[in-house]
Amino acid sequence: MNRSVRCPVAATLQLVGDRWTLLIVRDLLRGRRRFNELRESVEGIPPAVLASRLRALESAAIVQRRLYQDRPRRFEYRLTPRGHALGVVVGALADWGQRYAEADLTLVDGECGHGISVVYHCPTCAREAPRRRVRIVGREQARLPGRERQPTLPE
Amino acid sequence: MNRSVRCPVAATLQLVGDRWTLLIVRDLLRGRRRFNELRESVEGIPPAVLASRLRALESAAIVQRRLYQDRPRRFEYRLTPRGHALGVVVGALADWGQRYAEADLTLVDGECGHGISVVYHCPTCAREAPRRRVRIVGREQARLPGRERQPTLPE
DNA sequence: AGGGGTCAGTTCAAGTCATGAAGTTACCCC
DNA sequence: GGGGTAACTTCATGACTTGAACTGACCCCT
Repeated sequence: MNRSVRCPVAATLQLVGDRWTLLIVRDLLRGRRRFNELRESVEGIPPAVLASRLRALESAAIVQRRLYQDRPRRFEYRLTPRGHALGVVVGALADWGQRYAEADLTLVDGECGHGISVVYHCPTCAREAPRRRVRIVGREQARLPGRERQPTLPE
Repeated sequence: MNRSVRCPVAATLQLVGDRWTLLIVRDLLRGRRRFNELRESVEGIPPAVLASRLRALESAAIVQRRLYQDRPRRFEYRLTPRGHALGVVVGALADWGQRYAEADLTLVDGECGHGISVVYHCPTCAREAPRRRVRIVGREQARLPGRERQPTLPE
């Protein structure tokens, strides 16, 4: 069951690639939530599915379940740092959705108030990387500059 | 079935939020592909699922099916511009996967060869937007700068 | 003309998973 | 003791997925 997956896209989708998981992450990005809060905000999720997804996310160290009150016992769920890092995935989905599917909501920067998008970025060169230049290659091939590289030729 | 979804994340997931679809998109990002090529590169996908996903992607205008040879009839699949825009979603999944799941492959800029990441970007301010500042709000609330806004309070 | 191969799927039985309604446990307050 | 809330489970049904096998159109070779 746990055979390691070479492709980072496939590896990530194995953890969060189903109909509900990223909606749960979306709501947890806004802060800690209790079971029934998620049940209401993740529109239409059956409680059995919510429970099983939360447990899967917990064992993947994406969310953490915390007892926040004894007597009666009450629990809350929150993202780990690993889980917060999924924010960009959710953001990319939102960015696409606001452009290509009709949606009422939109991504903004809370400080300047402008609409924002999700892009590739090269931290070494400190600049945006155009989509067409991006490739997926073996780790040993990264960091070797030059354009003579053949692995994933674009269209 | 086609009730409109308000949240752009939910709207996007309704189209591509299953176990296989984004793997198909991942491989089509490298260029046009034939049915059996996808069958081999999308590891383990049953042909019935591939056929049904391709037809769903076609009717969502994400891929286009083209006859590229008569006698024998042969088809190829390629991304529409809409579909190419999903590249950033796949990139965000890859970025997370290369950091948090063990994977042998990594994202690079084909020109400078450096590893790249996926980030939020404010095109108006021409700068990167830190993850913590990003919110999802109603469209009418975008573009109004200022910090007095309450919709989605962070943790 | 017959045999073998490729491509692009389809068909089908079996199994797995999701769904929605209802129930459960533990506790509180009145 | 009656009612309410929170956090789940349980269960029967139905939908979807899976893997193996099959189909049909066409090619090339002998």
